[in-house]
Amino acid sequence: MFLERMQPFQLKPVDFSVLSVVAHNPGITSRQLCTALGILPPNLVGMVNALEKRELVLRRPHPHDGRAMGLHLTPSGQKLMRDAEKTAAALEADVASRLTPAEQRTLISLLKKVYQPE
Amino acid sequence: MFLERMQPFQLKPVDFSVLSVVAHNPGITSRQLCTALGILPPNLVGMVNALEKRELVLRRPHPHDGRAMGLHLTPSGQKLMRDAEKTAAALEADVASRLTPAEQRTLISLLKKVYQPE
DNA sequence: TATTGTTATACTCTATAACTATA
DNA sequence: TATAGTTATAGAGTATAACAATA
Repeated sequence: MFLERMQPFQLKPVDFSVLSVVAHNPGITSRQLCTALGILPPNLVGMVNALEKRELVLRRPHPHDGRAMGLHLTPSGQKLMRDAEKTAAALEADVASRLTPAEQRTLISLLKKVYQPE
Repeated sequence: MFLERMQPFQLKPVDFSVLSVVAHNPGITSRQLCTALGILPPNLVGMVNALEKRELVLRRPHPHDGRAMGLHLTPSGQKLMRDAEKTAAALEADVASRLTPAEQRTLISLLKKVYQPE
């Protein structure tokens, strides 16, 4: 369902995540982004390159660290993400509405109870 | 957790699934196995080759269809799967025991209610 | 003509080693 | 010396096309 709803934006899940984290953390470095998303640095390079080619993000030199690059959304990237995040929120609301608020709380509580990694 | 518990048997999840389906459906053809597991035929070949090299499964000509091969577990494959399935059942019981039977029923019911693919 | 098993192949995802430039 | 970003590369996982043997 997420794939379908993101098709108008031509965003894969990982692209959405990258753009969303950058949108809410402008100037974040590649390293920090990798840590936040559980992506390895070599695998992020190509994604950012592609998003940069689409003029959705841009790399700017980091103000305090000459080695690092700060990531930012372009104006068109910001516009795209406003719409994409609205769509994602609508999807979540659609799915959540299948349960009453009480059921939602029960489900989350039971899932937390079963999910205890050893 | 499944990966860890299957390590003594050197079985990846897909290997466990293949061996389990063959164990309970001796003589099943590659096509049927692919349909059952959602695997594409070209991608099953290598898995069965590897399991055959480990002498866990064997391909025998199909009795009624000269094109097809019937898949069977070897004696050592049967022994391995008896232990592996016991281990898998124990894991499932361990996780299930984190909820009371009533909670288990509630969780399954709520999950069924949210999971309605569009 | 259609199907089974197979080969070859390509594309994606993920992972590690090593380089460069800065710290 | 350690770290950030990058390159090259290797290994899984997954997908399609095409072929030989058989139906």
